[in-house]
Amino acid sequence: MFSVDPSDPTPVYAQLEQAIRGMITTGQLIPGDKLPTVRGLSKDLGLNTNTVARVYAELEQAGVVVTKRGAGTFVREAPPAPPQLERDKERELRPLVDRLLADASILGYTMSEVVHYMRALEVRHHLKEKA
Amino acid sequence: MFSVDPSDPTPVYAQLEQAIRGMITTGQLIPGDKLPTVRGLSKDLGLNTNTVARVYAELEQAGVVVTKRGAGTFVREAPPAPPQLERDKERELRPLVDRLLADASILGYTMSEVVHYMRALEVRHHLKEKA
Amino acid sequence: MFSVDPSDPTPVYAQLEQAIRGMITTGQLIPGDKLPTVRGLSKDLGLNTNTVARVYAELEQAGVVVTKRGAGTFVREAPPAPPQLERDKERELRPLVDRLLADASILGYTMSEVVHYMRALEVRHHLKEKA
Amino acid sequence: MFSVDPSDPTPVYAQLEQAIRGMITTGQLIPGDKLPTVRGLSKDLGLNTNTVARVYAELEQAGVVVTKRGAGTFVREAPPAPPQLERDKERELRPLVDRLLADASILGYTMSEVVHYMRALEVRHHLKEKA
DNA sequence: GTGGTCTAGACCACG
DNA sequence: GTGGTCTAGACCACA
Repeated sequence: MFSVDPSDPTPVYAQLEQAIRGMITTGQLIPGDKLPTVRGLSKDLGLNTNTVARVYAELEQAGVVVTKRGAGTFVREAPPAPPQLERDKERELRPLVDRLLADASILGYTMSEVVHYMRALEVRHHLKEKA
Repeated sequence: MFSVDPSDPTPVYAQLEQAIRGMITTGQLIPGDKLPTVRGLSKDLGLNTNTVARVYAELEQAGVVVTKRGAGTFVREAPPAPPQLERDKERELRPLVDRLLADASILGYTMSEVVHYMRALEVRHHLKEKA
Repeated sequence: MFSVDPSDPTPVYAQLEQAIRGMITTGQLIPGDKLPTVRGLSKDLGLNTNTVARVYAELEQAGVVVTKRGAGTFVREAPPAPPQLERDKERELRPLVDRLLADASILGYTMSEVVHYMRALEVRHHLKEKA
Repeated sequence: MFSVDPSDPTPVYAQLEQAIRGMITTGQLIPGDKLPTVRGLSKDLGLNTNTVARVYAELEQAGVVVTKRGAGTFVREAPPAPPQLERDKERELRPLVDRLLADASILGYTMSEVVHYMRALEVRHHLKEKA
């Protein structure tokens, strides 16, 4: 379900947190969905339970998920986005985009291919929302 | 010129490496261009010279740049892309894109905004190539 | 176990890397074997932990060893040798052999002595394999 | 004539010195032979003349070559080998052999192939001596 | 002045 | 306890 790359220099706890947030942002997980149990997920990913528990705790503190004792961990309703209208995209988005393009270029993808793929993803996302 | 965020759990050396690779794949750095000096860049970014030197060394070993002893570090000609014709984009690109969207969503950006920004970047890239 | 000579102009990290690779190709270290800990080896050799860690990191990136987080560093299965059938030994091996003979001659060894020693090493290697 | 690899971490001055000593040890340069001029060799190898001059100076000081003002630099008669009978080959030769085997293994050669090649070289060397 | 090597010593991620 | 990251600061190789 989620994937973690032990050879990535980013700490695995950060990778896992990003993976979960990513699945929420892209609609693969929606509010109310149940996350895997800490023990199950740590076994699947070959991680220590402490590591997974730490991620869930951080996500809970960030208000992304909620843990119901005895029931499990669930995706919360998305909080209203901060209403900042004017953003410095060049400063904020640029490093994130650079990272994507850098990683993709190592795999042999060009900038055009990546953007093309993302446009396709976006369309899929919109269709799903309307359904 | 480049930017790193010390509060990002990704190691700064990895951030810097990604930033440089990103500038190459987006055409802001082209083969033959000279990178900033190790000392100059480390001062600009508030990093230790060792950290920058490590990035340059890794990029050199990856064949992305070439360093001429006593002269500086330069962007190399791009190697021929790996010849895999059919790629499993869903498996290869998806996690990278998810990570981008996850990080962007924390900043309050939607999927549409990110894709829109990247399309603008791509257009800029093409214009530069034709110039 | 390993040895480095600080008066050798070859950087000590390179010497150590060569020593480890040498022990693998001569069969003194086999896949699955655990390397000494970074701290233990650096103490034994009188080096800084960073220097040893750098060597392990380079060997990892080269695919020679694998490090399991929190557990240690281990020799990997040898990757399949590159499939080049006809090699230009004269061009590829000659400089490496010349370097060995040059260094040995400074110590007063003749070509015959060196070759004789290597044949003995090879025999030891074969005996070990059969055992 | 000589070769130097700028991507080798060993300093080029040390590489060049080893290359020259190697050609003497293996009989490709014999006493009385004239070495290339400093300027010619530095141009051929793409090095600074200072670097080559440094090597010649070190070889001269070591008694390996002799410089005749206005005439050039020449290989000297080999000095009598130091008469140490009992040597700790394991300690002295081992690191040198490990380096060779390590470098050769990166190129895909096995221990046997290297030893076999060296035995062939040795035979060639003996034949040349008798001629 | 350019990049490269090394040390001492601190702090982090993971099991 | 394991390896990984980073800093401060010294010294070396090369043009």
